[in-house]
Amino acid sequence: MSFRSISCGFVNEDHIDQEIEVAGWIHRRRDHGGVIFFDLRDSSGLLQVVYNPEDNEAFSIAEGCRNEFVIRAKGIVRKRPEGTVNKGLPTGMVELNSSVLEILNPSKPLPFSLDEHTSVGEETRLKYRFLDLRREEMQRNLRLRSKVSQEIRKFLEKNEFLEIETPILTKATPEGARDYIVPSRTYPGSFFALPQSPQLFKQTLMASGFEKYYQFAKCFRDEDLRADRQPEFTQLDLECSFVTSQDIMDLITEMIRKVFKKAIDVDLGDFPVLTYEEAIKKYGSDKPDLRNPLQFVEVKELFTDSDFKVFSDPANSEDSRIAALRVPNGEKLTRKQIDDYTNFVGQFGAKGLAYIRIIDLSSGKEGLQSPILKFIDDQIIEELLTKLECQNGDIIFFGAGKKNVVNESLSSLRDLVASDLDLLNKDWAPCWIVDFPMFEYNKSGELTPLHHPFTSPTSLDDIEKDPTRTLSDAYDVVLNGTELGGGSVRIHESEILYKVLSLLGIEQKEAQEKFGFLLSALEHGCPPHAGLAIGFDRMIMLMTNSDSIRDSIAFPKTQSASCLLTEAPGSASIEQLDELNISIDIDTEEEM
RNA sequence: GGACCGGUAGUUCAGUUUGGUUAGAACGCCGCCCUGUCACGGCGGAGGUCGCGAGUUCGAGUCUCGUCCGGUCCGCCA
Repeated sequence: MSFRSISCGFVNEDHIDQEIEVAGWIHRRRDHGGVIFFDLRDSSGLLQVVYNPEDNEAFSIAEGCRNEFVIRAKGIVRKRPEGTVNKGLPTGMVELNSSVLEILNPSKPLPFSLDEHTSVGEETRLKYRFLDLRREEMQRNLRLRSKVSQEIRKFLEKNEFLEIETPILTKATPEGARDYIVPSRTYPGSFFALPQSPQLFKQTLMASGFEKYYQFAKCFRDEDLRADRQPEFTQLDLECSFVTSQDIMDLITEMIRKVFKKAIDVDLGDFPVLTYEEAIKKYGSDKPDLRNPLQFVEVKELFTDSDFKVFSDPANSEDSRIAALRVPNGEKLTRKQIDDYTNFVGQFGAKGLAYIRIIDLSSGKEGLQSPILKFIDDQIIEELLTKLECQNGDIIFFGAGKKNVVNESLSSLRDLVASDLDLLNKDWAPCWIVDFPMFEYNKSGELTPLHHPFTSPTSLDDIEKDPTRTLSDAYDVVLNGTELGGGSVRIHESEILYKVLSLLGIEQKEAQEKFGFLLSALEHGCPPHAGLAIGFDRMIMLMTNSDSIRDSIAFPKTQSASCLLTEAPGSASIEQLDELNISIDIDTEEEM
């Protein structure tokens, strides 16, 4: 005895004249007075169910049914009458002529329509997430997510990886982000931290001799959200012993290619490898979108003797650059669009946006149009046009100033212009970025790791003289301008780790307190090892062509890190707080 | 912490620039009609704390200030 004999989507011409029983939701109901149609939906698809007045009990129940009622219908499968076949439905050749109808559960009218023709606001979707997830798009996304994780598991199991879980209640690690903390009842005043990633545990597992580990790991970072950032997210985390960075890159390239092929039938092709330096030089970004053909050209050397201070100052400054971005057919951009772009780059600290429109090269300077022309020598303009290989109809944008400002503003502009002018020349463009600097100075002038402090340097030669020149044995995998994941060869010798930590201002004592267990593990026969983590939610976001990571997560949080469905976070009772020796001190009268 | 966009019927949105009679549309909902539709159709109807709070004004959806919520981005975060 079961609810149904077959799922809706599987009914076809083979079942004609057979009696079947189906169950599902009334996706849509069409009542013609004398005949009633339901599109019955279950997880397999839609099936048209027909009620005729001759079956008068079923018919009268059908009259009372509404959209999203959960029903069970029994009847005979019929070939649809001539001219009523629905080619848009996989089951459109047939229909269920139902004589028995049972309402399993009625439904109130829905707060929003589930059909693909109406859009719904984010707030409403999240509040009624259980309904939002019924929509086809979300069903598709989460099914794909499951499929992808299955393919990844299959691939890694075949390659002899072991899936090992690591704790959620753990200790704060030095990874840079703010921790979520959980009070300990048994140790009053002490706290667990939720892991920002299982980094230390997976390295420890290498010391334990597992050699190949992976896990779909929940990670937690209490930082502000973005379209591609949630406070709680999933990483495909893995680590291997006795491998080089090349081994990991080869493995992951193969894995990602296989998964894309199997899950969405996409051939990703080659994963070109760019050095960090190259990526910054050509694209101003360490996660360049290689679907976009535009590249930066460094034109600093043309302006060292110029009178145009906006360009000559950066041209003569070590930590500055002048990058030109030639946009074919960009001349048609309106003044308004250029003004918008100017505001756009302003967000990243650029003071303005210089440009030259190339209208007609044959008329020399007269054929150009730009507010900066009058400040630049004709000869320099000539050299510039030649160097950039300008064509009629181009527009050239310039970024001049501090390297990081130019890189951030012009690379963002590069993305925006490509999207406005529809310049992307392929659907998928993966790449690896390698040879990252080990360290950089943050705004407070402190040395910080670009990756994390457990990353191995490629050489120790300059590390004390000029740490910023030291490269790390790290690699990021980038897809369509999104950082999909990254990893590195780890430091497996404690002396080297101590050296790196001390450069970062972390002394032995502090290191011992914070992650003594890892240092101890390294000192008891830990093999060389390397690994990587992939942002799984982001990967699904890309594969489903979604604009936000929220659409690849069943129950995501809002930008202010709340859950509109459960109304989390909520308050704790006085009893709970007492038990944890916690008192709340919020100045509720603040506004007074 | 900051910038910007939005919040009006169950939903999506118009109305806000230029304050003025009874705040509209579509879809949904309810009722009636309809035997071949498939985003069925026809007729009729109900449905509003214009996010919230102050202020300006004879009068506020519309103007001002504050505040809350959703979103995009900067800072933050690998």
